[in-house]
Amino acid sequence: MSAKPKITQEEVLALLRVEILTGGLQPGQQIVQDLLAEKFGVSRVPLREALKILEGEGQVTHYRNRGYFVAELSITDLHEVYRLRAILEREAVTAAVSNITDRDLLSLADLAAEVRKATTSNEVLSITAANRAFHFAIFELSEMPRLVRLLRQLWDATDVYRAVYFTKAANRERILLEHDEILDALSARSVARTIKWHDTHRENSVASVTAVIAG
Amino acid sequence: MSAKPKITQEEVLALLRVEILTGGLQPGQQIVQDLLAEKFGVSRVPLREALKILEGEGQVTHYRNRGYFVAELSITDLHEVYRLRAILEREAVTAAVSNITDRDLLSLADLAAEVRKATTSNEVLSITAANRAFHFAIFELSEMPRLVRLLRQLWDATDVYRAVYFTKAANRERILLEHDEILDALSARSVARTIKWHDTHRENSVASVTAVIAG
DNA sequence: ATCTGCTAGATTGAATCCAATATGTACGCG
DNA sequence: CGCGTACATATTGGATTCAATCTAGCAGAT
Repeated sequence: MSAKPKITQEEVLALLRVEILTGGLQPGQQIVQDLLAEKFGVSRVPLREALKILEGEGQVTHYRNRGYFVAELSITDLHEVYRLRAILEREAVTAAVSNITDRDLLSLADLAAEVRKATTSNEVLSITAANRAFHFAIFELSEMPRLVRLLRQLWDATDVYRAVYFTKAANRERILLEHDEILDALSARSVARTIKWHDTHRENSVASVTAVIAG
Repeated sequence: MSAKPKITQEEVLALLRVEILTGGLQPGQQIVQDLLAEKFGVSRVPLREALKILEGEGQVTHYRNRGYFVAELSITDLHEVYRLRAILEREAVTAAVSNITDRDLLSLADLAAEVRKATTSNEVLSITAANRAFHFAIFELSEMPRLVRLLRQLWDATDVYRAVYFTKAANRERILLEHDEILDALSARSVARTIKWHDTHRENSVASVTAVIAG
């Protein structure tokens, strides 16, 4: 750190997310505010506000006078998240299909290409980011902001574990194919096929992530 | 305020909710931190942490360096909330029916009685509280904590407007009947009927609330 | 007369400081 | 020797203080 490059709570929040995602903060671990605050070069106040946001998302849990802990995800938790995702994503893509324009399809193709490029880079962080961008671009087409918000929370909850999913080359291959299928289904304006491929996409993911947690 | 009766951020949060619910803070209004902090008898720090939670729930919105504003709900927003509630509550009650025990039915009956008692008291605040307790006791039976959390957020978003619903005596009468029907359907372990009555319950509510917002 | 630019006040955002609570260890007692 | 209790330390929670940003009002120029 050289000087003060203008740090704010939002950046602290972003830093925290990365820290959790990359395993710098592991599930179940206590978050010692002093240490993190110093590490980020800020005081504890903006850190705590960022933690409050994560608490709302269920990413961390707060115990009174005992502090914040990185949330752990049990197997049953995980299945609940994916079940809820299934329900809500079906709703989202259904609405998306009825709204989608040719212009949207083009930009989605771009985003899919970004994912492809990211997979070659081998950086897990950029792969997850690109993947998220692609899927949420679709969800956004539903024009249901609350729905998208809920989905974001559900995705966040499993981000830590899902990141592992992308470390396997075979999985990276597969999602590229599945993205193509999704694009295809969207172009055809087929709700059924779009839902179907989203479902398989998720099922592949949940299987891997379950293995991660169990192991 | 006499002395320091041990105030904390959670209590501040509760106070804020009441303030929003009762119209002390109206939709669209800016929240001046200094004023509220003094009103509650606390400093701005716990107030802001409470506001961060409400922001996560979408109850207030935050603009950088400009502060917090009570969220406004458009008609389309409202319909989205109720659509999402419909989807998620169906899921919740379906799971609830398969888990429910006779013991649960008894305590639900108690809660329904609480609602009945509250309606006679004519205090809108206690009616909404009792009503919530009843419905969420059912949702909790799903044993899907994430789902319950999402539902809580959705309920929170419309609490302000729904409170008006209870001011009309006719509505108060109706929800008591509907609660009985729901209890009946649950006793019979009938998923279909339970869902059906939840749906009508919501539809009556959304109609009223729409009128409130429009008017 | 209206619009632009500047200054003053108000309000938010972050850092520092102080109080309260929890954890861990050592000591004493049964 | 084991258990409970009391004290010491570390960590969180809240209050106060300081800095940065935004809003509003006024002056002056076009």
